Amino acid sequence: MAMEKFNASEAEDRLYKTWEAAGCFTAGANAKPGASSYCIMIPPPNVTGVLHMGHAFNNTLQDILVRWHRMRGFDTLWQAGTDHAGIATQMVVERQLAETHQPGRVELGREKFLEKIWEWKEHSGSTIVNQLKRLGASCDWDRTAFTMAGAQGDTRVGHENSPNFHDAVIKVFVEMYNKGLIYRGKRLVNWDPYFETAISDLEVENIEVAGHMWHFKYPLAGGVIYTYIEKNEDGEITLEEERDYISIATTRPETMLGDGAVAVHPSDARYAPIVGMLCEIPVGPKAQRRLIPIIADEYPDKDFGSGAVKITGAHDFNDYQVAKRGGIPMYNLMDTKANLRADGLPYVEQAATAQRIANGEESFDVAKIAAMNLVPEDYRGMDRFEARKKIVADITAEGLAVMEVFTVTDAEGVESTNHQPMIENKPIMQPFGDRSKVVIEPMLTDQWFVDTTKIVEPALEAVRDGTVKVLPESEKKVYYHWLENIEPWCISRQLWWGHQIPVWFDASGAQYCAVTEAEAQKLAGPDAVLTRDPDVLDTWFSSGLWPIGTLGWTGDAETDAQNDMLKRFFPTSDLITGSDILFFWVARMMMMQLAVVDKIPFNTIYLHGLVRDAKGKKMSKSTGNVVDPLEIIDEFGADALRFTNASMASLGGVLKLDMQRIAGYRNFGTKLWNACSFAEYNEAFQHRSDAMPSPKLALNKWIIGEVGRVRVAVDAALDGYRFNDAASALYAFVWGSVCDRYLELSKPILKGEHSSGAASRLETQTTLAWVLEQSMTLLHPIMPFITEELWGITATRDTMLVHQDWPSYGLELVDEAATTEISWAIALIDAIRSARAQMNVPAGAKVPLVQVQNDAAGSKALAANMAQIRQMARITEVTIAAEMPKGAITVSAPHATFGLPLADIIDVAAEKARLEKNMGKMAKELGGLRGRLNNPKFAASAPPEVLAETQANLAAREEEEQKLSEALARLAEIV
RNA sequence: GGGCGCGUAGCUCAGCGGUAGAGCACUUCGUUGACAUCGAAGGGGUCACUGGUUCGAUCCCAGUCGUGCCCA
Repeated sequence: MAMEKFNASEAEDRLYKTWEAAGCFTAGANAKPGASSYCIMIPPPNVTGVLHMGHAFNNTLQDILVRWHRMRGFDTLWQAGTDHAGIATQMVVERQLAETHQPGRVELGREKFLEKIWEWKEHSGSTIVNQLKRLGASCDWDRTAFTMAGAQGDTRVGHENSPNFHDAVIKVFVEMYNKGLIYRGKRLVNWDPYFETAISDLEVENIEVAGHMWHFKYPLAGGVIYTYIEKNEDGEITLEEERDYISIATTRPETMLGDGAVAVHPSDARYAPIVGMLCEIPVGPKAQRRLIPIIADEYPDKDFGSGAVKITGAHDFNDYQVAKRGGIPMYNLMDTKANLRADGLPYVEQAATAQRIANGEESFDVAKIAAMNLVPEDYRGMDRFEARKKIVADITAEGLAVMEVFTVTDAEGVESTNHQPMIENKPIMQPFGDRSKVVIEPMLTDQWFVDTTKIVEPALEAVRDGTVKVLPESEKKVYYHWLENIEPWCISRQLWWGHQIPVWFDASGAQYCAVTEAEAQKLAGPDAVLTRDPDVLDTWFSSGLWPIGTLGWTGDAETDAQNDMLKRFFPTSDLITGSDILFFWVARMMMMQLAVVDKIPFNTIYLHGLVRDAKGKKMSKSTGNVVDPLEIIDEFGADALRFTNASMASLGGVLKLDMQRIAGYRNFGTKLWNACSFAEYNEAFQHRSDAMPSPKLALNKWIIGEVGRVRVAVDAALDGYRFNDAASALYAFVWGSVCDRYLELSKPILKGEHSSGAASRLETQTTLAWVLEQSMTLLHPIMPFITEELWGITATRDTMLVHQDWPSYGLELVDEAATTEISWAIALIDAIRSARAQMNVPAGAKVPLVQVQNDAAGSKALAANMAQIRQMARITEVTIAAEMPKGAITVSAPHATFGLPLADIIDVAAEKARLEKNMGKMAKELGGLRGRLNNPKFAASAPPEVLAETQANLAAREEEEQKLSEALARLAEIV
């Protein structure tokens, strides 16, 4: 009775529920007494997340490691959870409010809006968790942590067992603040005008877009005239003219209003005469145009544009540095939406103040400058790009744009010269928000920073000294490079969804950092009126604490000392994540854990690339090449997707997802299934035993040895995180060794056609069952569903496969004599099949075989495997002859020569061609081998085992060549 | 411009100092009681190029060309 077909979608759902209900994934499940612990923290997907191929790949690898360790009896925890994802979540909920015509965020106000988010989270926040289950992820879902757990308004739905993350985050902030590791300051940050918040430079995508470079004249103050001289490389003067202006090139004219200076390179002779003078910003009401200094700074590139750069410290990162160096005021021109400011005093007054500052008649500080609005009334409130157009038009109209001459030819062919503003079309790198997709504006704002230089060193040292391993090793360089050049980490976000910064200000602006408002009040004194900082912490600040936070760390020494989970699972074992978040997350976890608990967060970091489409293109909605892992699971089953992921996962490999490959691994699952069906049909599982069989037949001894080999190969591969090697070893073993060879060779025995009779049949049944059970076991971490299903239906068992003990046998199972015998038989079968096919012997035709020469081992192998050879090579009978019969074609096995007497059907030309082809191959190999052995230096320098191997090889090839030439000689006799 | 990586069979990729590998695709044959999501047999590669180190290089080193990613 054959088994029914495997119904993946039905079985996957059922099996997963069974595992979960039985608590198979609970921390410590299947742990042996006194076992070492093994822990992976899931890289928490965004609570807004939907499973994509990157998750599917990443979590497959984690699940393989986790299941493998669990089966080996480790005290295993795969920590589950999600990240609250500040911007993304706020965006999703805002969009939903808009779609359902509800009041928006601002209208609702902070508290009500947060309620809406918690509602949303309750309702939709578990999407990705449930999708991970379809993949087979064996996370401990009873420990689903959430990075906002415990924050105000927490409904505790979907993360009921999460430790209080909020308290831990706040505690860390306060501690770091008190240690002077966190400070507040006005700095230039990447500002997202859509979300109206600061974002990390890692959340900025620099994209090359078509841009323009405008050239404007900044007139010199007081009508000063100087001689402008340009020289070529040889020092010859190419241009000399009197100028009353300095020419500036810019891609962002709208920021001219905030210019604080014009900078030139100190070595630039062209401008040397005017450094230190003032020039006029050529925009705004003529009467109040500001004068700014011309300064010397290393930053300008003499060969770029005119060589003179306008310095707008508040709206450009390079200018910011120049302005800081030169004490140049940084005037902020824009509001939080990146429109030109409409607040503050009238332009006339502000410009006058600015002028006094530029003249050195009035002192200034950052706050005073920040409050000033230098946008003329005509431009106030304008969108930044509209303002750009207007400014360009205004300057051009006034004749202060640098003009270029060009020639036009009219309809009659008459040429005339004309003038137009000089605008270079050139590609520029423009920063975009990776979520909002709007142009990021560098903005001078008050933000909170982690002083990373103070905590970076231990994170670097841990990798440098090998305490933490990074795979692939090449990623270490990337890690070093980033951390060695680390910038202050801006941790404040102008959002509502997140951990609100635990700092209160009194009326004078003094800061009180404390875990609660009451404590802050205590610090400030009873009379102080406190206002809490409205900003929230960067999501990565909280996820930076993921390893300790998920395990319930509180920061209270006594409580933490009694925290069993923390003791068992921290530091964690492996971190598996995408290399794209090496800086975002991995490096920050390293810094934070070391700063907070002075321990590394994990021992090994395994990084992988992006999953791409079959052609290697990034998957993106706009390209339309996104592959949905759930659709793949629907079509091919989760196991096929998982096996594909494993086989793609070479260290540092590129991940190209090819549907044909997935289909191939689905077929592999079917192959295993059918092999079990065959075994079932042959009553193998009825004779199964938990003990390792001890058979007498070489065939059974041989396959047991192969099982030993593959177990060693799989463990070695997984131990080295070479998932692809584990997958291919198992594929080759199951399909090649078990199905193509062992099953075929066992058929005559199972049918009772073998000379050794019933005892052989029984031991073969037992061995077959054992081999397949080992296959299921070894495949389970990669293909958990189909293997668990087979495990369940082939026998009644004490434990599910998920908790089956991982085998520990190895190469001691290899029986050399049995291996030699079976290899010999296989070689003979292959040789006969090959000869038959090439001689066009009909596949169905049975032919006799003549043994011309054989040694003792070969004769034994032939006798012992006669039934198999006859069936698999389609042989009627084997006779012995002293000489090769006329018209027979030669077939060799190791140290043996056989003939297939095909006199009536032989095609002499075809046989000659076959033999000559083999001779050709042999000649090439012999040439190489003899060449090496004849080289005295080879014998002198090569290791002895290589020498011996080469000599043995030569002998074997020479024997083979001898047989071939004899065969050719005989063939010549026929003709 | 800087950094990192990659160029191996038609395609997708392993391998990495000692006789070139896999899967898919391709060709021919095959309804042999596990499996046509299959079986058998084949064809196909100066391992990008040029130098160097070595007894020996696809593998190590240098350079060139091509290509990808990250950061400016």
